[in-house]
Amino acid sequence: MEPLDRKRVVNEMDFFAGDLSSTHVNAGDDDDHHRVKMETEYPGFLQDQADDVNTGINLLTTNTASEKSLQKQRVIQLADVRAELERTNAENQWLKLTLNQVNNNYYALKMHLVSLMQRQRNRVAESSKANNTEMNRSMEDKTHGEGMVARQFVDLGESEKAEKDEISESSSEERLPDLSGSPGNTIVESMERREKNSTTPEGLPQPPGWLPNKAPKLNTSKDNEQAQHTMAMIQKARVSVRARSEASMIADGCQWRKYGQKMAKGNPCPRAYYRCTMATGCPVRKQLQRCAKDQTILVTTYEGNHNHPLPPAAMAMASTTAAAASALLSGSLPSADGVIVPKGMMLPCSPSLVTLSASAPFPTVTLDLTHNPKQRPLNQLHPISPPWPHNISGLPPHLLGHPIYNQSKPLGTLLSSQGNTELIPGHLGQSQMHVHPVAMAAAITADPNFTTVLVAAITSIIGDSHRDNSGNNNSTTSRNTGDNNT
DNA sequence: CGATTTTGACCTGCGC
DNA sequence: GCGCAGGTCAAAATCG
Repeated sequence: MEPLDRKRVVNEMDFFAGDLSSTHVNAGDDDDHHRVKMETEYPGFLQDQADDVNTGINLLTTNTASEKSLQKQRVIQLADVRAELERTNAENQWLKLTLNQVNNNYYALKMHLVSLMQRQRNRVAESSKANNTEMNRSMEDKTHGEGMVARQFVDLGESEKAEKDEISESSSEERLPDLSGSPGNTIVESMERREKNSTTPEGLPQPPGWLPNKAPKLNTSKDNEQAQHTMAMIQKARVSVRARSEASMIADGCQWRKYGQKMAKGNPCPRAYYRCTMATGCPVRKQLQRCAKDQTILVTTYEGNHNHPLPPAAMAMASTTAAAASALLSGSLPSADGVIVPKGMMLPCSPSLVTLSASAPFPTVTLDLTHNPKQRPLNQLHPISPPWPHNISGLPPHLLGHPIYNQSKPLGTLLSSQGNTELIPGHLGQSQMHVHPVAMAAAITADPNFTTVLVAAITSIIGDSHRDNSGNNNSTTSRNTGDNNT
């Protein structure tokens, strides 16, 4: 065998079984850690290493003449290997970052594509509608309105500039997200950056991430207002979770601050309003209310998107709401038509577990966790165990907890034009819309993460629902206040 | 004393 | 235009 091969073998001996040689350089915990990691990533690695060591032992016992110089070379070689290992680790980290970035860019492009497709659909619908009803309407106004929905996915907070540029619709630069630079150049972050730069109607700076419910209206055209309204709908899509709990609040991992309480019509229990306080300006809010018919059921309704990293516990809920809202709004559905049908959508895995409500005022998806889990063990809903605390939904990190920003399908195609539906899932009115089981199955197929996330969330919630959130010792109980008390 | 909750007032959208 | 209901604000009260 060539000397180089011997050196490699001895070096690996040292690397793998550092105490075999009296001259080995500290293998240390790092090497142990490395070997464990390598065995984890490449099963059989340790066996291969052991084979190499045995080979090396044989070589050493048969040839020890140049051992001194060999030991010197081993030290050098070991240093080289370690340097190489560090370089590989660094490269690995870089590759991971790159992968994340590619993921981010992929989702940004995907959303952009969907928004463009929707624009096209809107354009067709608008032109046919215009032909029938408003022949004398100015072409400029029409053109202005058509592109707003798609544009606002990208240019939220830049409406004035958008108005000026709207005519030049063919300019792709203004709508394509900047994918060229630093990680996270996504539509989401683009929107968030622009929010930071945006101002209130009074000219005051907006808190980062804050999406005011009272969006300033564009008074340029009716279409603009409609687009604004649509965008507001998208931003206000809700995910409602029903769970039996004696606790005043389900622990969802986030910190909340109560900012209001009202008596809701038809329910003796007050509705409490909470705002996420994990980051300044986080727009996420939630409502807590007990079901009127069964006050052991606590209904938690989430609205908005976190603008900050979430702890694993919070990511559970956030990802669930993200996936659920995604199923509602973009639906993971191939077509805007025929997805949500007037009757009967439930998750095929568990009757009444998930209800999609696309009714006014805001689209809501309800996760009903009040059914007896013994009838259908949660872990049978999906063969894959919840992958927490890792990327539980399979969504890029920036999407976690951002159920709304990622919705590309304008709600105009999903929203019912009629009626008001109570936010409380138990009281969903006639205008509640369901998705056909087949359609939902298609949705699940298209978005398999949804089921996984849902199961994980349910597991989490069931575990948490019976213990009070010590950090959220808010009471929604005895005092019924507000100017709407009747 | 700062953070949080309470609670009456106010704002907005919607239906009539 | 008016009233109702949902949602939010913000000062006062309370808590730790």
